[in-house]
Amino acid sequence: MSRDKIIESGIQEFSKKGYFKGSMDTIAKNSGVAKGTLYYHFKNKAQLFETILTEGIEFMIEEIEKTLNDNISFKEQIKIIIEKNIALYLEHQELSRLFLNEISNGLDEETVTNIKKLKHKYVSFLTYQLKDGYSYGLIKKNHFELTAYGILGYIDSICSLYLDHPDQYLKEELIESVMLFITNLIMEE
Amino acid sequence: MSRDKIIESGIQEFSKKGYFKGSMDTIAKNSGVAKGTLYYHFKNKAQLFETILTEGIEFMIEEIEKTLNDNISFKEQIKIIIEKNIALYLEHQELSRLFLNEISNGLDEETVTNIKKLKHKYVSFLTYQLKDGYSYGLIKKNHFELTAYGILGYIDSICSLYLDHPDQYLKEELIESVMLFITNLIMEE
Amino acid sequence: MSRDKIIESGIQEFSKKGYFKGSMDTIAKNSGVAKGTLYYHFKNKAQLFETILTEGIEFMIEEIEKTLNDNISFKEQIKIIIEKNIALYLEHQELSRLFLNEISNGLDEETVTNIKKLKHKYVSFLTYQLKDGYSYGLIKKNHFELTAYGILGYIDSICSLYLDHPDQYLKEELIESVMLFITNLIMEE
Amino acid sequence: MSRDKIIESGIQEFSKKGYFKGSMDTIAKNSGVAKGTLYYHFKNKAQLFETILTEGIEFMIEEIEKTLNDNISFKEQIKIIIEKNIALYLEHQELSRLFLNEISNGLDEETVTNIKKLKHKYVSFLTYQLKDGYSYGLIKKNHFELTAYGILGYIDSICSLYLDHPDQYLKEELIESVMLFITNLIMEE
DNA sequence: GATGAATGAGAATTCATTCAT
DNA sequence: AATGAATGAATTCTCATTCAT
Repeated sequence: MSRDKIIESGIQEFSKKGYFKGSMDTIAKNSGVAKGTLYYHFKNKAQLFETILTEGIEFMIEEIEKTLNDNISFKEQIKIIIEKNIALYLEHQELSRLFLNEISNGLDEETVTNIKKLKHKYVSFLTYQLKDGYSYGLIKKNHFELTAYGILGYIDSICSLYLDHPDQYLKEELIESVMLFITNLIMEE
Repeated sequence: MSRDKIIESGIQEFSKKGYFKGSMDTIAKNSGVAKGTLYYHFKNKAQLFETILTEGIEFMIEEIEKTLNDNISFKEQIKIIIEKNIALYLEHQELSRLFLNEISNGLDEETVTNIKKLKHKYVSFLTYQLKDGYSYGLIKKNHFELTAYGILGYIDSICSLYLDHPDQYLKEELIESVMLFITNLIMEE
Repeated sequence: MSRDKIIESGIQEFSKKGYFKGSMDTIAKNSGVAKGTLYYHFKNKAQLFETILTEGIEFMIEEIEKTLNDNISFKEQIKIIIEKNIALYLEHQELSRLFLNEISNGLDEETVTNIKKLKHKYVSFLTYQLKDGYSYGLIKKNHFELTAYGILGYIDSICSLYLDHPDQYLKEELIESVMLFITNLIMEE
Repeated sequence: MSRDKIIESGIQEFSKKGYFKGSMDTIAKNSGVAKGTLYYHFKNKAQLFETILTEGIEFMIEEIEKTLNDNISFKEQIKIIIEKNIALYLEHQELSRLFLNEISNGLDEETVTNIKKLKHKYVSFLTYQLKDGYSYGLIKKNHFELTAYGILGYIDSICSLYLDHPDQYLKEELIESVMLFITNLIMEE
């Protein structure tokens, strides 16, 4: 269907060129539909972008939810979440970069607000895990939300480095690097 | 002098609107010079942007170097660096956002390469501190460069959050949050 | 149709002002379309120019082909070609000037190459006639291609003079002038 | 001296890029003087261009006058003039192309008029030779001025071809080609 | 004689968006 | 649902020219 093909091309285009440099023309061309069709399905560029982000993030959240498992230790749980996060970032670099980098600049208020809400929704998932761990006495007290945002920033930053120099690091080292930090939070039992 | 006024307006404009949405016209207008003057001093938009980043980062590196002090413990040293980093980020948000967010998308190769080099220069400063700490047996072995990039990503992320909701957090909490993370690296003596 | 109106205005503009001084703005204005429409139909200025030249030359070649007639003597044949050439030059001065004057300077390689190919195509038509005449023993041996280019240069030059001082010469004198030269090539039978 | 260096660079620049694409900036740079200096010596771009042409043509006319020699036959005389013309064209291609190609388009009236006068002055030299030859009964009656312009057009055209494909022709062939044409004018004695 | 920082009008080009079909 | 020709405001960049020193 047209709509799906547009979204597919949109992901490719926006992640390769960014929101501003990404062109509706190219998206139309690559999805094999006429330019007008883009505007049949989406009000404008910003809305197409938002749609891509929204659907993408929802997909990511679902993906992470699948990894959750009550029968393993908190430390394992966190590790699996980190792993999945990194895996998703590396697999869907484009989407992740779009999502994690503040694109607040230059976009209209409404779009920015919506994107921030999305980000919050995604982070709150991790925040919730941390709070949960604390409530069960599994981790030290900390500023949960701050920590969650920070961890995502950490992951973003090292994955980005990895993608620039894929031969200098191993994926395992990325996970290790994050875990080395987080374990400090884990209560010794 | 014209050049300085242009750089000043450039920082304002690029940090408010981002590289792509930032307009040379507006920069000219706000610096009170004619459009042509921009191109007298800078080859093109990308070069003006690069200049702003370069001079900004060099200023930041100098600022951080000033805080170094041999007579204090490693932990104190790291804390001061973190503090200074956060302070610089918050004071020069515009510049920091420009610098830390990957703008790789859509910029020409050369500019991207130069910006990456700048980032590396900045990060390598922290990398060096970590290596040094390790060589003196003060911190655990870790992937120094990865860690350095990660910490900056962490700082970037939480400062960004703070700036969006300045009333929900205290600056001290930002520092604490990073330190809580890092202390795990510090060897217990 | 837009495309045709643009080409029409393009011919006017480029022949009045030349390629570099000719302005896309003016072409748009005179063809009654919006500026963007120019770029909808043509990639850029060079391509519009090339199109005008290509279509123009093709028209000219067709026109000359129409004049060919197997049932007349070689000398008559050549004369008719010369006449037609001069007539076309004078009728479509604009196009001819554009085409014959080397505009090699300052245009990008690709465009220059294409224009040279066009010129070659046009000249090769005359070259072919000369070779044919020689193979039938009708004209003296000569460097056919050189001669063909030369004759066109001759025609270009005298037509140009005529257009500057239309009252000082008669069209017949132009034809005579060229023929006086060419008859030397014709074998006396 | 500044003035001379400017003219030298001007010739290079204008012949490489043409009048419109040739830039005052580049001329200044290559002559090692400041931009303002150009305007100290020449009123504007057009006047610098005109000066270059004027001085260049005067040089060429002088060069050709040197070759004249009363003691040789008319045919030899013409041949020497042709040779010298071709030699000058090939040696000073840049200047010749500038001079021979109508650049009437886009230049202001005054400049165009002056360039046409220059061209006339140059051609009239050849016109005079033809008239002289006729008055001595050495050549057939013809439209002397038209012929003179035509011959120059012929030379221009074949030299241009030669310069594009220097390996396909010999300089001697160029001369031959013109002479084959002209000999028809020469009276058999 | 010479400089070079500054100018500003004008150029080509881009691109999200519209709308009649 | 879909098209694609057409738009026009906005953008970057060029360059001959000026003028205070």
